[in-house]
Amino acid sequence: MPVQKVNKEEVVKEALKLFRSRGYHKTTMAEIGTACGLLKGSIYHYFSSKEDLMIAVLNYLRSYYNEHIFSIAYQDERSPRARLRELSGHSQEIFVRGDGACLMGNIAMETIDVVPEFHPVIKSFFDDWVNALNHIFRSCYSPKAAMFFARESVCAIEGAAMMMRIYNDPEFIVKAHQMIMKKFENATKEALIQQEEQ
Amino acid sequence: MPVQKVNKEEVVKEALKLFRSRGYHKTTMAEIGTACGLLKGSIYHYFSSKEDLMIAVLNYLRSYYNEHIFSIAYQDERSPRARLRELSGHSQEIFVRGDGACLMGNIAMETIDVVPEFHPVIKSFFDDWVNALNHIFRSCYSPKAAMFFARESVCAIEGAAMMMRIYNDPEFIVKAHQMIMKKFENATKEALIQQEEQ
Amino acid sequence: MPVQKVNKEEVVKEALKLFRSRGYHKTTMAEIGTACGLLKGSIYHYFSSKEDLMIAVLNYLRSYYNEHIFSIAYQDERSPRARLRELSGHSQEIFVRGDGACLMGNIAMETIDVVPEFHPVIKSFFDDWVNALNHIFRSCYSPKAAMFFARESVCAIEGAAMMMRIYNDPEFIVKAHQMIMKKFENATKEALIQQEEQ
Amino acid sequence: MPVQKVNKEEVVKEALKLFRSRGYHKTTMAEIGTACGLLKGSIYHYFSSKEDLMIAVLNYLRSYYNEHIFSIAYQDERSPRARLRELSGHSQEIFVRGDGACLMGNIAMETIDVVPEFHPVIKSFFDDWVNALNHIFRSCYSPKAAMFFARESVCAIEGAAMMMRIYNDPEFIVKAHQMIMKKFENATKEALIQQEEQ
DNA sequence: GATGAATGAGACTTCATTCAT
DNA sequence: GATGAATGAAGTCTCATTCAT
Repeated sequence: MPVQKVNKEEVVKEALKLFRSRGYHKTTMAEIGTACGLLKGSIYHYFSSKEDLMIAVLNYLRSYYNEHIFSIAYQDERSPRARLRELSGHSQEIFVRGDGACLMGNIAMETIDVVPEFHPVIKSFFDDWVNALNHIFRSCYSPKAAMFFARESVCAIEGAAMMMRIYNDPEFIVKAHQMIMKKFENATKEALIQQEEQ
Repeated sequence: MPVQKVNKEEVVKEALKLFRSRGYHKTTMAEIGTACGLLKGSIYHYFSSKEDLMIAVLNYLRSYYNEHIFSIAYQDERSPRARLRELSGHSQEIFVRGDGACLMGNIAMETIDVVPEFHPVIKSFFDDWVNALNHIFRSCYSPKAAMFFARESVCAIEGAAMMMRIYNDPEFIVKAHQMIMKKFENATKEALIQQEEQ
Repeated sequence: MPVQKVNKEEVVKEALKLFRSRGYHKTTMAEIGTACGLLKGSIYHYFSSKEDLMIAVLNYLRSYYNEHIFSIAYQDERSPRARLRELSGHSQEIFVRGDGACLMGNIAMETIDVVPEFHPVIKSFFDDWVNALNHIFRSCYSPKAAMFFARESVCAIEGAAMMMRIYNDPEFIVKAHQMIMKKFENATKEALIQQEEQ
Repeated sequence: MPVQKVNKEEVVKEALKLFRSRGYHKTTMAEIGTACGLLKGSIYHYFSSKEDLMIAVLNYLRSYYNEHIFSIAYQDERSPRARLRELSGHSQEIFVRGDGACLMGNIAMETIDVVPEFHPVIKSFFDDWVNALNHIFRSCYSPKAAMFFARESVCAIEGAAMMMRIYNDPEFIVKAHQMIMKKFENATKEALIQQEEQ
């Protein structure tokens, strides 16, 4: 029966959902199989191991974010404010929609000391994120301050994602994004004033 | 050999360490046993199940924080600033020392959809934390703003704890605490100015 | 090695033997596995739990009896006496051959207060048995008497099965069946006489 | 704390109840301990092992029956009928009251191939029972027939005990005893007639 | 490409038993 | 006499993984 039922990306997407809500260790290959309409053994046609699959999931997520979200930061023809606004909007939506879970953050916490193989991908993802924000923030911050604020923003969102899950309240995510936006706008104003004064 | 080798609290403490660094699912009863100098089966003399043990660990942590950290917030004879400073100091130290992990946050993320029994304890812990900060912040914020800032602070710290782990860099935690402290001091100053103006 | 080594029915049959001679609790999944040429874990490919397997065994036995033994009672074209004789013959043979054990009775006694899930299947089996005898006995007994005698017969055989095991003497089973046969023949004669007298 | 909390017989009695309803393997030393107000380890002051305890239970039951029930059969100054009636009455009551379980029969079935140590006691118990009935039945049966009827009676009662448990209906036990009584009375009448005829 | 049977390591848990106190 | 801490063997069950078909 050589008909192909699924492709790699479908498996990755189903696995993503499961890993996000059930965690890495609690998600079984059988569950992933079922979600794809496959038997667990069949997943090994696409991925050599559960770890391998998880890395694919992590990379998929990283690519997705880079293409669809972080890339916004580099559209230098648009105003920094507009870029941040759009980026925030997407980010917010994804966090709230996605079962309120940040797979990267969760998997990081669950596996960092236990499956070191995941570490580089996770780190790269957060690098990309911080760099994207940093790129925007440089428009009105000093390089040092921009990097500082970029990191702080990621912390705020990740912390909010956690609290959202614990309190089952998306407001956390919304407010974290609002806070970043407002802070940036204030900084922009101040930068303008300073420029004028000069 | 029937002489007592450990007591409940020792088991809890060893388990805490392991759960913190290896996560709930990857920590085995055998590992916990070994860490205590017991056989895995012997732990069941103290706790009826792994879940039961984890709940004890979570409660231990909650009690510890309430007694030693959050209680500082309620020492109303001291200035709010002094209280926040001390609370921050302890918090920072614990986060940095403790393998850089916040067990509550990690376990929350790993088990929230998968072991609902842990949820109430975790929630209570964060309630306690938010309430403690809220109590301090009320000295210079409106009730609504105080609560908002309390929540934001917890988010910031938890997010920083995550980033610290990913980047293996305690600076995240330090800066998160600094940020909270500075923000609070600014707010205090403003509140004073407003009072004078009246 | 992934080629099929056994099928569900073979597992059931091996398990039946073991449960019969060692009882439910003393029979381990490892023993059942070994008897089938499988590892203990592999049985879970076919049955979700030991209980599930036992229920399959019980149902298998019930089906077997219904198809091969109790069905004889309903061959209404044959004389009641012939049917009872054949049914008795089979019953006797099975009880004597089968390690001298009646799995249904044994499991009933061992698990009735402890694994209530088995109860319905066991009850159904005895219902089927009593009904089969009842159907034959109606030819020469009043409905009430037929049911009474049917129950009494099952009691007699089950009691005999127990004694056979305790005394390691198949004679108990043989005599129990003889007793039933003789009683039935007497009743038939009396019924004939009564008919003639009318 | 050298005060004695229980004595051997109390342990035996509590164990009897538990073994009767939960079976040998499913009854744990901890349960027996709890039922006596002891800890499981303390039972080993009285009995060297679970097996040892069970044998004590079995012997206790045998003694009890011999003293209080079977002994009735040998009160030769009373009429056989009166003796059988009283014996039946006691037997019935015990079976119906005692959770509808015959410990001897149940344990026999559960352990006969698995704990051979119990076998002799169980056999002796049934010997005693059969002999008691046999002693009464000799008054109107030939030696051979008396023994036959004695065995048949025990089978009938044990089978009824099983069915009572399965159907949760004490009527089985009642009717089994009635049947024996009636059969005996008929035989007595016939014996009298034969004697007169001679 | 997909199946499903099988593996084997290892997880949690139970429990009879021992023994210093 | 009783405790309770500890043992260790064994039990049920899970699951990632393999592989012939």
